[in-house]
Amino acid sequence: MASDSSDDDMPLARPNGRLSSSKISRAEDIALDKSVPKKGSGMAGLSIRNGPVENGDMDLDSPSTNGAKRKSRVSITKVDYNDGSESDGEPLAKRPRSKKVQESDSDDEPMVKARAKKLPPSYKETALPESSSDEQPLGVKLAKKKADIEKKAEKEAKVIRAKETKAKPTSKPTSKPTPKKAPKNESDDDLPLAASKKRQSNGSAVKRKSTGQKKEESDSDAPISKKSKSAGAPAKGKKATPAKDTKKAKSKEASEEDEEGFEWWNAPKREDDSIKWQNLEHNGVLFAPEYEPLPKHIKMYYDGQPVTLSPEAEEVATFWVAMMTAASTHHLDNPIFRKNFFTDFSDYIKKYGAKDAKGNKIDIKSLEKCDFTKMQDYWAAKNEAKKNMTKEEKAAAKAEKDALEAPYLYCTWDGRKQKVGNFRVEPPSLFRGRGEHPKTGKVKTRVLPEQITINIGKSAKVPTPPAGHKWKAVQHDQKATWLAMWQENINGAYKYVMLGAASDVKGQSDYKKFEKARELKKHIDKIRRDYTKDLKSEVMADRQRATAMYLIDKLALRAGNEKDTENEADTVGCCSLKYEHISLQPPDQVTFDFLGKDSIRYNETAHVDPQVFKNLKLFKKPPKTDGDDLFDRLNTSQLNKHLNSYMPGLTAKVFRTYNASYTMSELLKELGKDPRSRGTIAEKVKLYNDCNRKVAILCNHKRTVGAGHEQQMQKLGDRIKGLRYQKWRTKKMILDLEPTQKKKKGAAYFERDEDLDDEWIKEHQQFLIEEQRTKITKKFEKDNEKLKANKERPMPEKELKERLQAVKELEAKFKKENKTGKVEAEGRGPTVEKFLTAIEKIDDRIRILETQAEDRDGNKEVALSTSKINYIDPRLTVVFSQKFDVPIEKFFSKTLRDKFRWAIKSVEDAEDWEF
DNA sequence: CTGCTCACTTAGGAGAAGATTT
DNA sequence: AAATCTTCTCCTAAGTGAGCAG
Repeated sequence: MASDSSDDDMPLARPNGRLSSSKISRAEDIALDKSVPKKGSGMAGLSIRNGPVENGDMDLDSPSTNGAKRKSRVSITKVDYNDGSESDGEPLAKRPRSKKVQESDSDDEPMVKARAKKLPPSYKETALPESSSDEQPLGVKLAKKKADIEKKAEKEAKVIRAKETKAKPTSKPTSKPTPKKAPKNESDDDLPLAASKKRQSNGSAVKRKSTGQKKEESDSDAPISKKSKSAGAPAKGKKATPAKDTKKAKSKEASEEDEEGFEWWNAPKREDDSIKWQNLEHNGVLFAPEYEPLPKHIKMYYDGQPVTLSPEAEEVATFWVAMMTAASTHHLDNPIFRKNFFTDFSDYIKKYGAKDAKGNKIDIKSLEKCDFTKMQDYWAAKNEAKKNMTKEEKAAAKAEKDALEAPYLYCTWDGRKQKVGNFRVEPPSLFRGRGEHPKTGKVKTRVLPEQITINIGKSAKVPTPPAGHKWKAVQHDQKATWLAMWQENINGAYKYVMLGAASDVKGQSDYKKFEKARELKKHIDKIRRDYTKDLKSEVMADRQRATAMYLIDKLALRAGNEKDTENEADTVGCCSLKYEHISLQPPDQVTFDFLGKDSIRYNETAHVDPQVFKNLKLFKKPPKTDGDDLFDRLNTSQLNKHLNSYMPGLTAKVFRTYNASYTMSELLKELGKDPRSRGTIAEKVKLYNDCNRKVAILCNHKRTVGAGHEQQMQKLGDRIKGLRYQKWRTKKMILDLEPTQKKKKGAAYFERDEDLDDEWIKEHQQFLIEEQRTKITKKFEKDNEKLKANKERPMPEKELKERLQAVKELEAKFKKENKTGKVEAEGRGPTVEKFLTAIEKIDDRIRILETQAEDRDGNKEVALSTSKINYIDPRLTVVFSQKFDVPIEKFFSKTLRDKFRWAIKSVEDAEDWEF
């Protein structure tokens, strides 16, 4: 077709694989409209695969990754369709690691953890009333809500702009040539802090506080928030300024301990924030302890024979042993892990030696013949001993540890004491790459001072390296925030020692991140309008970009940089989606099924704009096939460059922050309408968490559901069922007292719940009987102990028998009940009223348990923490907490409160702060 | 551009610490 | 007091994106 004709001029984003033509002719476009082609092989319908891909082996090592090369894009022309993946549907969060697992059902548990399997009839069937929750197409469901939210966003954007124009004539030019670094800075201008830039000195006054409130000019350097609210009234300050000032003053000199000191968010912004510090002092890093060889008699056995490993090899063996002993041992079953480990282990043995009992060199040829159990026992015994230490010993150990790390805990950053994050050098171990990482299981070697670069103030004392060693380098880069750095041996990735999350620098950049996201509010409508238009562009690159933006915006996908497929797990983000990752179901549904960051599976079906649907079809047009890039003329830097033209500093990732925070903000607003928002603290917390959960789902933050989950649910379900049984019995007792109640209340009231069938009841009764029996027996024994302790004569067995009589009675009672279908009133002075209140109590308990169960199940594979920590503007939470009168501790743990100190302080009392 | 280096944020799981139940 | 479950902290892998040289 005509199309191919011009494949030229446009620069290609993707060097390999089958490409789309660079232009889309009108005719083609129209054709696409009508045709309902079923192009390429199995495109429609079900999502393809779940499985494997993976092509030959991946050996070949070569450096790569974080530090190293990224590239990739080799089109795998391998049509590896089959994989009888029945896949789908399952909640499965991650792809099982290898083909083998695929058939999962059988029982290869270790690797995949139970979760993958089909669940046994869950507690739901047995107990819970079933909460609306789970209909599948979550994406579909969320879509509508999102649409509303977006509409709102658009309106708001207009309002913001309107205000702004009024306030200041020439508002920011949207584009501007963007002189290299300029862009980035510029944006900050409204950031209080530090806003960057040099340039901006010019008068164009850049103020404009974010949420458009009336601004008093002073703003430009206004720090933040505080002012924003309190609008007119200077009232704001609660503990007000004076207090602050003193505090600040104090902090100046007493920089020592007042960690709470400096409130940078109230300080004037700095002009150049590329310089991160003027002076920086710290004590370097804490190295992992030396390896201590095992006692001579603890050995590995090979093929039944004891082996004396050289210390170097032995250390590597202990890495393995440590993992055998650990709680989760699944890595050890992973063939890639095993193979990589063994390759490295063999190398160590070759290099450093291993001898048999007679001192002869011995060849270790197979991991299967290596028997580490003796070492494992030793290790376990040691752990046990540690656990059994006395209180004093434990305290002493802790004191020693504390003393050891004390020097590294804090650094001094421009005179202020700041917490350091990871001052400990990563100890040697086996590399635990996630997903199908080709290098997982390799030995991550010990880091020597010679590999470490120190970054420190010029005038500061350089930490002394361990005796006999020296640092790789010492530098004084004021534009870097790290204190020490090295490269790891597996991938050449850079590792940095940086400040902790509670530090000022990290707080500042967190703050900036959210302000940037808020700034996007002002542009979002235009951006959306533009990409909607570009969905029809005849320039393929533009159309792809628009389509990608659509996905990033609506589905919160990550940008999707290229990766080095040889040396890293095969995962994708938006721009790196491949042909096989989406399937289209006319008229407008798209199913995504791919592994994202950390090999977490993204498997959602969404309704999309018809034009998007059409485009995706176009991007999958033959001859494209499995392994080819969906967006072959787009990459993240092009995308980001485009975004940057709307707003300095705008990148794909900002959308995730924006959408998460904005969504949270809208959801929380809606809560005001829920009556429960006036309920108990627990209820309010639950409501908040429900919102949080929606955001987490949007971002696809998952976690592995623990092995015990199903069981726990079962247990909870049983408890609930038991309560309902008790409730029914109580009702029956009412009848026992006043048969006339049957008419009054209606027969239905006294019906037994259907699921409480005879069989279950018998079982449950048996359980209750057992329970009582053990209770009584225990009590008896305990009483006897007591007597003995008091030197009194213990009660005879007979006493126990007598006491157990109650159990017999219970049994008899149940029997009778089962036979007659009646229940005798229990308790002293039973009255109908008493029973009624008892029933209410039971109902309450049931309700509590039910929400608990619901909650737990809803949470089973969703991780709330990631969004809370990284995506939801903490000020939203603070405001919510104030407005609804829930202590902030309910939402933020101690460390989170430290991390978000800036947020807590800057909007306190600001119930009207808005994202 | 491309390819590479480097810095910094985001992410889930392991393990420790607490809380609750037995 | 031990066992078990929950929550929090630590750990470090895996992303994003800037900037530079060719």
